[in-house]
Amino acid sequence: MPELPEVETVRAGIAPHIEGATIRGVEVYHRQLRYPIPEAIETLYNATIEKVERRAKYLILTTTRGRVLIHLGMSGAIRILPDDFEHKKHDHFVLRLSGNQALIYNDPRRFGFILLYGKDESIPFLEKLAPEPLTDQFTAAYLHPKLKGRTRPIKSILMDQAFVVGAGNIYANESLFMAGIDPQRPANNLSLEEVERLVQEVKKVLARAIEQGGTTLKDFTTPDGSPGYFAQELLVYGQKGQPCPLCGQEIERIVIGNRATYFCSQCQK
DNA sequence: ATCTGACCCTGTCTGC
DNA sequence: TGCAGACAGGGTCAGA
Repeated sequence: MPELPEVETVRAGIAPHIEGATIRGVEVYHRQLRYPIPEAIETLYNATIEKVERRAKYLILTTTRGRVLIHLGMSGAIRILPDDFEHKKHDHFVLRLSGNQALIYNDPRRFGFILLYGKDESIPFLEKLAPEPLTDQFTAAYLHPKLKGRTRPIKSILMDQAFVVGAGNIYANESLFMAGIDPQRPANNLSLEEVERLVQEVKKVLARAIEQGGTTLKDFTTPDGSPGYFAQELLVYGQKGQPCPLCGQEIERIVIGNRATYFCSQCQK
């Protein structure tokens, strides 16, 4: 489910409700996510949530008793509800908060995870990440040299969090279409000018998707339960057999790195 | 060092 | 209607 725009939508949705709240209860209903929820998570009892941040596709809750790292995986979702909320299937983790609120982590496929780190402890998951795409650090001058010697398809590079952060399968497909670049191209044969185009389109696509509250394909909802509206603007993702919005040729579906890849062979060279 | 493919798990949809 | 198989927004790891 969640790529950068969806995670950012979640962050923006939950932050105003839980920043400043105190944790009055920690409930684990299914510990076994991608990594087990640590037993020490219970030490958050009586901690206060100071801030909610996002880095790449990770959420970081900084509390007075350590930092909670949350990754939503493919199907993770967070909702903030009144204390007497109705439990749903796959609600694995609940924080009871002051103000009669609850933060609920739901994840059918359990590819996500929740881990706990000390205030000054380093978080290995965050250390090898590339720059945020929506900052000035993500430029062609940064990316182009990194592609030297890389023969992998450019689409695999776009989805590799060591090169660019936050673009998953949907936005990698859309960005490559917007930039007019064939997703199968070996990364090292993109010209500087092409990388410049790609960088700009990645920024535009992600920024636009954040404005729209992310992409709801089937089950993604913002924390208040409303869908993201970017799905209506998808030009190639999931459009196999449909006419290309630019030239009318059929959108093709191929597989790159085990992931569905949609593109127009006429417009993307 | 780099790249590919298998794998983690559940739900939904398609075609027989 | 039932069932098998394909597929799904992510990331890690072993092996080539």
